[in-house]
Amino acid sequence: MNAKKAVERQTGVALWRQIADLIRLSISNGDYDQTGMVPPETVLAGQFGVNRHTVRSALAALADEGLVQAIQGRGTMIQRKERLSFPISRRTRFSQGLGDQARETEAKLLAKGTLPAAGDVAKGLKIDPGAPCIQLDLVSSADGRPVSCSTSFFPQSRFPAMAEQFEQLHSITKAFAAQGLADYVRVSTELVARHADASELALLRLSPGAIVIEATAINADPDGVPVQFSRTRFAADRVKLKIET
Amino acid sequence: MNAKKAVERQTGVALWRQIADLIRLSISNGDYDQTGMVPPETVLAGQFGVNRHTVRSALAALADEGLVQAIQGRGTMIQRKERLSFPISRRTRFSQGLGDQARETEAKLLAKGTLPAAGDVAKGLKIDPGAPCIQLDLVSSADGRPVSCSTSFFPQSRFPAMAEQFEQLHSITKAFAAQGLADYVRVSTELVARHADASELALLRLSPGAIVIEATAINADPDGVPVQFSRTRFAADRVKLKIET
DNA sequence: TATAGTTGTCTACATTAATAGACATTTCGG
DNA sequence: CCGAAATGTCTATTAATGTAGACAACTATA
Repeated sequence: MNAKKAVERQTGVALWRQIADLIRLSISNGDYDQTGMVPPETVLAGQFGVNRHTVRSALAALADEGLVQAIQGRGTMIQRKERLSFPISRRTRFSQGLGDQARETEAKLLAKGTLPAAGDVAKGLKIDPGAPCIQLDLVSSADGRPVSCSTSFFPQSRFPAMAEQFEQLHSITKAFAAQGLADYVRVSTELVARHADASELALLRLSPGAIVIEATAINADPDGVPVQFSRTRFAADRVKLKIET
Repeated sequence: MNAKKAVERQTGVALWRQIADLIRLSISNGDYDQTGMVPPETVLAGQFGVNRHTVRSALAALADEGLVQAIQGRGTMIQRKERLSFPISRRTRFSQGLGDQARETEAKLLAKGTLPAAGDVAKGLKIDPGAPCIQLDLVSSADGRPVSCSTSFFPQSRFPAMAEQFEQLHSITKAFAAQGLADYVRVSTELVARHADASELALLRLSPGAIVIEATAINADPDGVPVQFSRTRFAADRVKLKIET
């Protein structure tokens, strides 16, 4: 692994942020597992070729995320290093997939509504543009940390009580079951990565400049009829997507 | 699509870069397809709540990427908007997957070498740590634009001529075939998104601050024996990963 | 209890990013 | 041909980022 650490100037991304990203990556790679600590500020400053104060800004940002904690005289300890591994397969479900990686998972309803299907939604669900859809906006968390936020669309004609069922059952799988759909599979997933926008920063409690992975997915019933069109944004520094074929 | 455009200050990411990223996203989303032009600078400045000069910096960065071109008196024209859709399935291969999206694809060998397998490589290939591996570093391009750079490891005992075969055939699939492996399948893919490091910026000709999607994958022969461990970094703003299950 | 090694804090200054305004230049339509 | 609308260029100012150095405060260990 060469992966030479280097930062670039005049890029529109502050040095301290680039360095914070690189240190975060090193932590999640386990580079510092032997000591459980980040190297001393002076050493990091030397590695990156910047002033110690710049490194301190980077570490302050990571401390702010709760990833590290500095102790005067001792060093900067690593508090947390996990990335949740999130499986994507034909049977993708949020909570089951995480398994024992988190003690507690939660899906919180942010908004619900009924609206005519826009072009991409109608195409994904194979319904007429303008046909009524139920939209659910969720934030999913593991052990109290937001992992993803999603917007899902369901054809109203087939699942008229989707919003109400979800509110009671707190699970899309169960809400489907309550409306007579015992099983469903993932038929399509498209992934894109980009910087988080303001609403995502707030929902996922990200530090600004963070990256999200946007997964646009379609679930269908066993006969192949689409039942859900969703757009899920994952906090990129908290997850690893594991594709199972 | 609400996707409210908003930028944040004091985040370590310059406003002009955040705005450039948002405009790039709008372009690839087709938001400006009606006119084929980006909205006027004054309009964008109003939407984002920044000074016109800041918008100009963002547009200059996009012009530098060749994405737009400003013409005095007329406006800023969109030059290019595509994202390549890159399939990931059990039969993932680079050039076939792109199909007719690009007229020409190329895989260029950057470096080759033999080295003992590090921990993660050995684990992925199911060989003893320290056993000799052949490493190939590639950059793959479509129509002359770099799309991904990758580092692959192959067990030397089974594919001793991997590097030489690739140099002749310019294809990993063909190099496998030349060494008696007619078919192979993808058994594992893990995805992570992060900021590009300096070497990736150079290899992929990205503008600094850009995002890469890192796919760590294992290919195996029909009997399930791993034959290739690879880490591919995609230029996130040029690709969409389409997962086929 | 020294002492080396570490983080914390402070001051000063240079560079980059962003704002503000004015005006020139070019294009296009009435 | 004029004027509206758009980009191009310039100056000036403020805020954020990065560098540099010095020293205080704390921790662990010899």
